[in-house]
Amino acid sequence: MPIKADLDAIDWKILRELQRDGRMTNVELSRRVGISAPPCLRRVKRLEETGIIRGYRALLNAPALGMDVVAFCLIGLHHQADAELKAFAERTRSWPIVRDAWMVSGESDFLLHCVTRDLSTFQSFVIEELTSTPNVDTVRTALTIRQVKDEGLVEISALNQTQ
Amino acid sequence: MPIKADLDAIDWKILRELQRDGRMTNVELSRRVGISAPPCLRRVKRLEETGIIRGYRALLNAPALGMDVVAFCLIGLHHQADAELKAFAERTRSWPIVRDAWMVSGESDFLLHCVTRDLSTFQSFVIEELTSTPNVDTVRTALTIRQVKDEGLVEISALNQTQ
DNA sequence: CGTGTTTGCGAAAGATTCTTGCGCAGCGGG
DNA sequence: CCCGCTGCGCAAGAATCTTTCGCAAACACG
Repeated sequence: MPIKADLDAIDWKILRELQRDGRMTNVELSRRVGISAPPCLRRVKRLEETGIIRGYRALLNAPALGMDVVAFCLIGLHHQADAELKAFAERTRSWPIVRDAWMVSGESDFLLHCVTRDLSTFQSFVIEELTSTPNVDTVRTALTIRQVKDEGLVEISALNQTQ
Repeated sequence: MPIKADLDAIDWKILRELQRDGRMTNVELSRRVGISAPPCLRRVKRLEETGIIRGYRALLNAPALGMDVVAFCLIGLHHQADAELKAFAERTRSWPIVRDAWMVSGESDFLLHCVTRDLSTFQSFVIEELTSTPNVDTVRTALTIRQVKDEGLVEISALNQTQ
């Protein structure tokens, strides 16, 4: 899976542009990276097929859609055997409130990124779902005030583009 | 900003589809939501112009691009006056390692989502940048083992689509 | 009830983009 | 030197995008 594909400067430019605007037309993309459309499309498809581009996603405005609460939950389990970790991971997938989740090492075992309509919905989730889930030991929550940075997942620097 | 736009069932379907595949053609999208292409395109543009769709982004495979470490940092500051919060928020934007960041309430003041090439790069960042930043009190880190869930930001349920 | 307004759908057509096939140039190995 | 490999770009047909326009349904109002 972690295939360190060898990408040239043009590939890095493509990734940077598509990370900023994933719906750009191939013609526009080809102009920005400095090649013609057909080889540009071939490169994009290759990046998609090799899994370097995992997909494309529209970014939505949660408050405008009536989702006013974004919060993170740090979960500590009583037992961290493989079966228990998998069981909790599976459970996170069944909670629509949890938008993405990570298994982590450190003081906690899981980090949950939650989005809900309002505070009482979130509180109900924590009390009635999270803390009452078997094997859950500690639940620490952090309500977000606002997002202060939002770049794509991967940094694409001038260094990458020229090496 | 939090304009609770009134969306009908078709709008919700559009949001769901574009959150799953933001690069879908308008013709394909119109087929999936059950209307013809022109009104579908008008709806998408309206969603973009009203800010409900904030943009589109390619999702990249970080390990395949040589970024093997994903971690979260919980930052506590000594002083939480408005000026200090803004100063730290601004500083997070200058760190390329920090991909997105949230101001939070709870035990910590900021949550940082970090992606680096390797562990030593991350450790250097924590020691040489984070802990040595003025006004930083506590730094707790959580190294991710793996992502166990990755949906879009907003839940789009059957309930939304029919109301 | 009738009329005017508003709203949104869908057909049609031209412009743009996508996609494929093919020829050509640069490069490294035999 | 020649050959195979790789990747670019031109060209052409297919698909899509985008605008324009007519139409029908919903609604307000007299």
